[in-house]
Amino acid sequence: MMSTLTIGQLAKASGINAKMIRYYESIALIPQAQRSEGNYRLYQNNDIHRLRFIQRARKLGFGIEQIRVLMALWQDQERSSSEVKALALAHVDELKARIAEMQSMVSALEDLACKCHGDDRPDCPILESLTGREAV
Amino acid sequence: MMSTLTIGQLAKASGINAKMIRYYESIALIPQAQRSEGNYRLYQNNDIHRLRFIQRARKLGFGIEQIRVLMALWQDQERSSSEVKALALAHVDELKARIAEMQSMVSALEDLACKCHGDDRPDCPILESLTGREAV
DNA sequence: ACTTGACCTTCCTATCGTTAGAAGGTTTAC
DNA sequence: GTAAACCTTCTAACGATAGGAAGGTCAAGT
Repeated sequence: MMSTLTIGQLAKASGINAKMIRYYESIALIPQAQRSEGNYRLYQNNDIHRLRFIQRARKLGFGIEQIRVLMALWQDQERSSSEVKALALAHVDELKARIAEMQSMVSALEDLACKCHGDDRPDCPILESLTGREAV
Repeated sequence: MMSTLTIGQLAKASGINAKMIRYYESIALIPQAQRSEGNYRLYQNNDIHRLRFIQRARKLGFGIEQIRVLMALWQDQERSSSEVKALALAHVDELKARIAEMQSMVSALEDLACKCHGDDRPDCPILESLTGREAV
């Protein structure tokens, strides 16, 4: 079994492409990789897990700084599960706030679109509302 | 009545700050302003409406390129309301797709948080899930 | 041994909308 | 006459990702 991977192999194994792996290294989200004689980055199987962790957290909408904290907790044998739970729930709140904001945009637009007959005539309640005449 | 405004006066009147007005000019979202002898930008009351239009559209989540189209339609006396309505509804679809994506993140996180006892013990289903052990 | 092609390296640029700063010129008011 | 408030342009940052250019390295086939 060969336990060292090039960045391309790690990219395939982890599902995160090489550019992003270098980027994550540059912002110190992952440690600097060892180098081969030819200056290639060398990785272990270990690193696959680390990147998959990042990938799953990204898919859950965590930002890089939050992931930094999550990874520290992940590595920390002494952590309490309440710390992790609090972080997750705070993130849920953020997401919900953004969802509410976008939902109110949707409602406003659907209201307007409903009032717009949508034919060949030029008058349009949507534009009138944007204009601010408030003659809705 | 003085009908010319400096950029600061326009900013106050429109609610969009001076930096953003210059930016909008730089990307040709609004026309280049006339200049005074001292090279200051000069605006008319007219421009207040234009900026308010942009501001309302931004608040509805339209991107700059979409606003460009909306403003062209706004200026176009020949436009059909169906064009505007189609644009608005396409934007609604985009918003709904993003909402659905974020809602699924919320659901996943809430599921995990619910399974996490959130006490002082170190084992935590949230981190385990991120790790990918799938022992959920 | 030599070439080819796949892979790697660093560095630069762009995205989107907004904010911030620096360094300097103009206007207004006291 | 000077200070304060305002304006100018230029530069860069944010977060996460994508693309390219120019060049070095490795593995395979001939």
